[in-house]
Amino acid sequence: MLEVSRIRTERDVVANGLKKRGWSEEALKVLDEVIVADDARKIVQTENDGLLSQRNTISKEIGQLFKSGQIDAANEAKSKVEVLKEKISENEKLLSDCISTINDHLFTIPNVPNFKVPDGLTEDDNLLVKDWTAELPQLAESAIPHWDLAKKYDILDFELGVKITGAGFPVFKKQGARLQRALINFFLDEAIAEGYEEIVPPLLVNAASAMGTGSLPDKEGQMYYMEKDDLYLIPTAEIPVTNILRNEIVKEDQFPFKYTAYTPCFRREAGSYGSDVKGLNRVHQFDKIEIVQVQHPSKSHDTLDQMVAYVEGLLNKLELPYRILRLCGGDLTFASALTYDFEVYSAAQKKWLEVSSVSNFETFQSNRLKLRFKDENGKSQFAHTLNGSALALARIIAALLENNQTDQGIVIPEVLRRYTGFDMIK
RNA sequence: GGAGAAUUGGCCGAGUGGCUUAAGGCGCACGCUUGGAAAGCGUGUAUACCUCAAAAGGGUAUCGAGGGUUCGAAUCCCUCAUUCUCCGCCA
Repeated sequence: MLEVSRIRTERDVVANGLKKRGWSEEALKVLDEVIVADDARKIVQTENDGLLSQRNTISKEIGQLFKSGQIDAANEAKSKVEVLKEKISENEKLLSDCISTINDHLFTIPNVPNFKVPDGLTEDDNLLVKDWTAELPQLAESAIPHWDLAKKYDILDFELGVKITGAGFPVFKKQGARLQRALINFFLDEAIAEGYEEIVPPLLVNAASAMGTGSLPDKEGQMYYMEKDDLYLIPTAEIPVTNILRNEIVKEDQFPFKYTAYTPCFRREAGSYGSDVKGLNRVHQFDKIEIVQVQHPSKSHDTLDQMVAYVEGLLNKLELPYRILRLCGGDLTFASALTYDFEVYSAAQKKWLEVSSVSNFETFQSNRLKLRFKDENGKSQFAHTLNGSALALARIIAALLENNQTDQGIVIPEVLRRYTGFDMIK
């Protein structure tokens, strides 16, 4: 979330940023409400700290008086404190009201978009920063979408998933299962070679962790929730991995922290429907390799560019047609300051599928996480957090199956063959 | 799942209601000392917020978390979390 101090000192920057996200002047009033509530908080706190100080002083005196046997004077002092205590408890109620007002407001305010974020409110306004200029795959007349290929080669079974669990939980089989495992290993090995530290995190997280990344309260309805244990199934490894550094003050020379993790991801996808959900295009459970970095604020945007280049390299190695979009203000997720989406062309569906989203959250997450570092002046500052999918499997598989289909079978990209152990799905 | 014990600063550890402004040690930083190092000596060494134009200074809170009792809580009470030991179950 945003810092109150930033809303105070850079109100115009914040306001203009929120306008980029489609906020009206009316909605922007919440910024002033935050400041008003914070002003009130300071007044109450200043007064209350004074009262607490008085109470502490008198209490010490009472101790002395009792020790020296001046019982009457001690009792008199006690009654003085009684009065103070009443005011203190009133003030504390006021103080906690102010703080919850401030927080309630702050939770509704998304991150301020970076200056590079293009104007616009819909996905049509996203900036195409890199288009696919080569020819798109030309498939034979007989080409079919991946859900039909799944049946033809018996590598992926949607109905079986329905039987075992429900819609959106596909079952991978035979060469399909091995392709899945090959991709996981390939992506992890690539990330490790790039200097990322491999993590195997918990797949269930507590509310504090989900709050830390901004997943709560924003995405409450999109996460599976275990009521009995008060835990959430992760929609992305971003949550457990970024929370490694929650409540930490790191040393400047430790930057950058680079983590990678393979995890299944669980998403309720409430409200999704239509042709977008067909096959592997949108499922409740999918596998993803995530990369996470924690970086010094002055370097985080270079880091973002590096992460984008890294993801691009993966798609090149897989020989998939892709394009890169810089998301516009309206399409940016709640916590992000700048996001690049990667889309892969799935030739039989003739569709671009989102396979990666690489974002810089600047201090939005670290403020919630209390993830700080000491700068050269010895002052605490919030670090910048970044993450990206590298990559999300389900849609990569959809594109691979469709684009690489031939009369002889589905061709496995060169780089994956040492992982799959076969070069063709037949 | 049941029973018991525990949780104090970066780490170890003392602390059963006021003499704690959390002892002492280790570590770390700086200084003195030294030809150089070690040892020794000295000084400093948490976080957040409030106050202050800023710095200095002052104030408040935090001893696993949250409540409570009390004039006053690391210390007493309640709830929860975590760790350890034993029992049960188990891949």
